[in-house]
Amino acid sequence: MNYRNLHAWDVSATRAVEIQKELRSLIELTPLTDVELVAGADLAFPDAKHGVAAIVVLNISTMRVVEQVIVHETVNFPYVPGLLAFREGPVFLKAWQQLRVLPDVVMFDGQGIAHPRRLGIASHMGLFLDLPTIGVAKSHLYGSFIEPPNVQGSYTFLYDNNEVIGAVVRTKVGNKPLFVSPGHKCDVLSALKLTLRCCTKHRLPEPTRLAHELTQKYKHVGLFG
DNA sequence: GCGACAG
DNA sequence: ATCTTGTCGC
Repeated sequence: MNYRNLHAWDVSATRAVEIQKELRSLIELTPLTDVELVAGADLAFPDAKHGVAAIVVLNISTMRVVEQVIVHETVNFPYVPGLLAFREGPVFLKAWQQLRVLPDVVMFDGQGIAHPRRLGIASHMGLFLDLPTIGVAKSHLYGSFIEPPNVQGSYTFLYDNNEVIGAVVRTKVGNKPLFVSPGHKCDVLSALKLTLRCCTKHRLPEPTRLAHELTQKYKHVGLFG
């Protein structure tokens, strides 16, 4: 699977929804194995027409940064709940091209299969990259659940009728839980396990948290700094 | 018709 | 996401 064969980004919202329906069957929910390099991606928007994307790669054993890249690009697609990949995907992929190492899995700031059409940004990008991906959202989009206990590491499952599509995880006491769901080539438990392993001392997992940190600095320095 | 709605 | 100061809590 290569992203060049999937579709173009410059499409209407209606077409975007059709594309998601066409791609959902391609998602593979297989267990995650032999993970060493974990990447985290995040986006920021300095103004209405530009987006900044950062990717930070960590060695899961040492939790040290192996590589990080950051790029900026003009954005056209507006933010529409359910169509996040069409707004952030292009900038993310530009950053991805700058990466020298190949991560074993990528964590995104958004949903995986916990999406109306099972194609959150993590799932969509997973197909483009043909790599395992995980969606780690800071808030709810789709699925039913009960609030997990206010205890570090506790979690409940996210359901779509009787199907488990993700987990609601309390990574930090007193804070809102995270909505974790597999994107591609990963299953719910693998996504849950890796996410908890990356949440060392903050609510967000290190990969995504560090990428966000980078993106914010870059945004304040300016597009040319 | 009404409420929900990743970033 | 972004605009923004002080402020409550561990």
